[in-house]
Amino acid sequence: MSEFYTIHDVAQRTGISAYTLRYYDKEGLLTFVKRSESGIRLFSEADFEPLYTITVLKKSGMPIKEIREFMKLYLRGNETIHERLLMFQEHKKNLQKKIDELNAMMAIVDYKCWYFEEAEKHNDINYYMELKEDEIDPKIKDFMKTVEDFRSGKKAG
Amino acid sequence: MSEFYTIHDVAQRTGISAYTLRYYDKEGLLTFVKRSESGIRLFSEADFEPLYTITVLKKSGMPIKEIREFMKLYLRGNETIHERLLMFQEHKKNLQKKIDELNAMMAIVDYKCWYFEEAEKHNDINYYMELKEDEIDPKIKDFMKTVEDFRSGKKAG
DNA sequence: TCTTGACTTAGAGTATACTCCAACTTTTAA
DNA sequence: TTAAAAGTTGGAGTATACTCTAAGTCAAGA
Repeated sequence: MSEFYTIHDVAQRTGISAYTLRYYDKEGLLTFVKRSESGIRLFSEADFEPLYTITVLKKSGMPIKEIREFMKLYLRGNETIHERLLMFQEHKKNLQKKIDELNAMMAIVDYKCWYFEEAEKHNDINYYMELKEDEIDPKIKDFMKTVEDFRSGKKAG
Repeated sequence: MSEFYTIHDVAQRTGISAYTLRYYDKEGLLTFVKRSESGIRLFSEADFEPLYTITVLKKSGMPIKEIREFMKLYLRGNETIHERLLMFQEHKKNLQKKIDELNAMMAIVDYKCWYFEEAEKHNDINYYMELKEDEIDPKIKDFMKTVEDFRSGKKAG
């Protein structure tokens, strides 16, 4: 009963393939993993925490190069706490921006779903063109304005 | 004063580079764009709507191959309203999943920011180890449990 | 007419993140 | 002991989405 995990143990437990783990190592993300005398990776209990942190950074969109910079700081221990805090605060800002953008996209996708339902009722993708100005749903007018802003080169909307 | 836009007009207005627009065309996304007799792309006023829709699908994470399928349906007009509705509903589901995941990651990144602040105060990245069990903040225990679930191969958490 | 600049295409190059293979070594179990 | 299983590395291959270059065509003004 070894106190270490092999790369396949870790792969099976975490769902990260052994190929990917080796790739991460090659890219300098797994510098905390010990090796046996013959060079075999020995993952310890404690290694799962930084590995989990890597998956969180990964899933939240941080590129591998940046994760590597974080892992360099991690290795240096207490002297880099402040730098790591700053890195995470910066990452948090970026992540919030991304979430905000996706929520904005969701609003449009949601509108499109509604619109296709209306169009289906009328059996005409341009049914609103037959309507009088004041009969057109404001949602449609808003969308048309957004497209118009897009055409005229305005960022917002 | 032509009633058409050149590829560079469109590039400048939309912020999508001419290279990218040509790439999208090559990939079958811009089948709605007319051509002059000599083969020059003639973007019309009306083309900005499907182009905007492409950017929304793109920004919300739909791969180009899928956007192409949508554009094929778009070209066929009224007969594909229902299919397009189904496509958007499916995409909406995927997008919601992605937003949910990012929000979950945000919670962890947020915790990490808090933890680094605490660690900075104590000048020790493992300060909680010095504390008695009941002095450790529940947030830390929750995080440790999440890492433990990760190590033991449990999906959730 | 001719030059300049914008347009076209095919195809090569870049970046990111894997994913896999070949060749070899180490570990494990009959 | 020895064969299979599992580990290692370097490097090639894949997929996605651009990004750019080369070679050529087209359009508009001096």
